[in-house]
Amino acid sequence: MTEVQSRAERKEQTRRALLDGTLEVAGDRGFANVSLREIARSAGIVPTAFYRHFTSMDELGLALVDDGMRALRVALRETRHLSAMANARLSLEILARHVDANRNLFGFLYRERFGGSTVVGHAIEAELGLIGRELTVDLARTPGMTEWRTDDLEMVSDLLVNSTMQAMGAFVDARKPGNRSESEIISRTEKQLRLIVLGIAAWRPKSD
Amino acid sequence: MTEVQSRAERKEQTRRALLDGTLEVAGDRGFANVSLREIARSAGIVPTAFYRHFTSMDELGLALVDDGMRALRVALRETRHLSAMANARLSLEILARHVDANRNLFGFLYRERFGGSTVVGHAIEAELGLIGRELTVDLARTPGMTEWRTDDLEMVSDLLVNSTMQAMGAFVDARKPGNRSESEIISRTEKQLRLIVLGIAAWRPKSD
DNA sequence: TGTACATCAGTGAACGCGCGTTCACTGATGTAC
DNA sequence: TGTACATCAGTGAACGCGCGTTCACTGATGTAC
Repeated sequence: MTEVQSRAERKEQTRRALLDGTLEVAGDRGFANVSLREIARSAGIVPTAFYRHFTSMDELGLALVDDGMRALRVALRETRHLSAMANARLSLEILARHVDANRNLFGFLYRERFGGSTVVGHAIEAELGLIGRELTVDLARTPGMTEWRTDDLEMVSDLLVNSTMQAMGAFVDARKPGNRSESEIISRTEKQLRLIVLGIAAWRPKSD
Repeated sequence: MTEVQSRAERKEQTRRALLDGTLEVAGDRGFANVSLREIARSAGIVPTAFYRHFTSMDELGLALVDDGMRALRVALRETRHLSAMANARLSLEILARHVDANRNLFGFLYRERFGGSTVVGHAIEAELGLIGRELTVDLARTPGMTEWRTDDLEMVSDLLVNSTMQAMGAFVDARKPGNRSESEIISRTEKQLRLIVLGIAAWRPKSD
């Protein structure tokens, strides 16, 4: 098998190796504790060649946030499609499947959201803010909520985004011994979502 | 004013300076990015004197987790006292006041829970697990929930602990420009808790 | 109360190490004619 | 198709720096008699 690759293809391959190597190492120690030399080594290049791909570790980190949020959006789009049918369990199973397929990437989002790197953390927060606002718009169109006040919609959106992120984080670590299994996480989160839906049904706005 | 201090008192003072200096610096960059030499400098001692107080930065980190969880328990004890009277708003105001008084310490707990340091993060998770189990016991005694299944109680406890931690984290950053203010956080979280309580009232266990 | 000794928080020199970044380079791949 | 030149991913030496940790020490505080 004689693979002939263009220069651009080889470069892209190295770039991916840098990103994947970072995800690998950051999974154990956090992005803040990963050095440029270390991940250059993991990608099989000399430290100085790193700069052919990124101007700094921060830039690489932002590229990972980009990848991660893209993957998260894909996952959420699929689940929202289903939760419109009020099938929370199936939605969670699909989220779990996406996490399985990209464990390191979703783990990166979950950990680095509050982790050591300010730049990366803020980028993740900003993206989650956007997702929250999109969800608010969706909720406003949901039967039974069309008359809700905006701040009440935002309150629910916030609760749902954070519950989802929490479930995502639990899925990431589900493989580790001593932690709750994937099915336990699904059961619990499904109940939490059901409880929130009951709360929504009973909600009466207060004027405050 | 001629303060005469015992050797032990002076040592304790230096220890506190090390802990406080770490909280200060970790607030900007995260605990994982703080060096031993740096915090020794901030405490006005030579790097080697650090070892008179802690055997490593990890040990210092665990001491901070200890301090932080103690402060959090004090705050929660006070709020639980009140939330028994279903006054969520007042409880949140009290939590906000505690966060104000120890911003760096609560910030440390919030950030380092998932932050770079494995040792510190796991210690925080373990302590939160204990708090969650205590809350589960409390809930089991709550009127209207005495007949609930254990896993349903745990599900609610989990939801409440995470909502509280989320509010705490928001309080920590409330001073920063562009973020929601303390009163906005209180309003939103109070609504979320009210929604959860409505959900609890409407809850009917499913056999699954 | 005075003296002799023990304790121990903090000092300062020294170490080897991995770090990020600079620079001039190499040589294979790509392009223009 | 062949040649001459341009591009550019990766190389390797070198730099200065802050790091954690060792070690023998100092001198003020504490204790026993």
